[in-house]
Amino acid sequence: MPEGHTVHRTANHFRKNFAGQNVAVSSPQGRFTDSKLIDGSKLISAKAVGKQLFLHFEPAILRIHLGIYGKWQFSQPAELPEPRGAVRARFIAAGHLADLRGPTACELLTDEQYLQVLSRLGPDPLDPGAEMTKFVEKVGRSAVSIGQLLMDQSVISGIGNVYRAELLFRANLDPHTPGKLVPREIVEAIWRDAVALMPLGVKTGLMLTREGFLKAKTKKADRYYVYKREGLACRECGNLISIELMATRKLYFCSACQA
DNA sequence: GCCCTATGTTAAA
DNA sequence: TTAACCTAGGGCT
Repeated sequence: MPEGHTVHRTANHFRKNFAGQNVAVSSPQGRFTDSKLIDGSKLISAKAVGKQLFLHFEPAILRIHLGIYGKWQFSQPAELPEPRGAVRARFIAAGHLADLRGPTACELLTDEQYLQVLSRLGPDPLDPGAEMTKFVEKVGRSAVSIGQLLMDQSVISGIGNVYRAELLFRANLDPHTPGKLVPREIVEAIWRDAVALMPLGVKTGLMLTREGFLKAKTKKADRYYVYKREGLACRECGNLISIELMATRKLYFCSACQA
């Protein structure tokens, strides 16, 4: 379930339940061989930037990226269960267990490598210190469509296919518009909208993007304006929601509201 | 139980 | 542009 909000939730969980403690780290599946290098060491801090999770252990920094399959399973078992399935990495501290399956990346970084990864990431709307202007200026210089730019982690980090579709709908903006042709105030409005919406995702674990449904535990089918609603009537104008491929990813939009 | 799909990214062609 | 990664949930039979 990986867009930025999920990763920030995970960072919060590690910060609360694992940070400051010595953590047993293993790789039941065996593919994370470097687990030995941090096994039993102290977790200094946990931090999310966009969709990347960084666990700062004393000897090295662990970078985890869930990709499209990766999943976390957190629990507080009375007795330690046998790993089920392919558990890439297992973390244990003070009664808390975290099992990681199917990540794209689970690797140790030096400080230098860590900074290099960070340098390739655009501002994260969930980072209170993020600089909106970096996002606005990159979009303003680019001939690439705004739909693709929102998915480019070096332009803005943490946005995925769901937030992209919903943010563009909420901005009444055609996803095909080249970045440089989107009025600056609209680009700024998209940023501010992400800053407003994504913390709700961190809080609830759900991507809540519809006015009036921001608090309610809405059924999944009702939750979105356009995402996965192709062929259904637009909630605002009744026009049928469109779907097309944009750079290998499915793009959902209302061709009337987002003209 | 089987088939399809997925909130993603990278490397090779 | 395409393939690979490689897990789980949902819809269907």
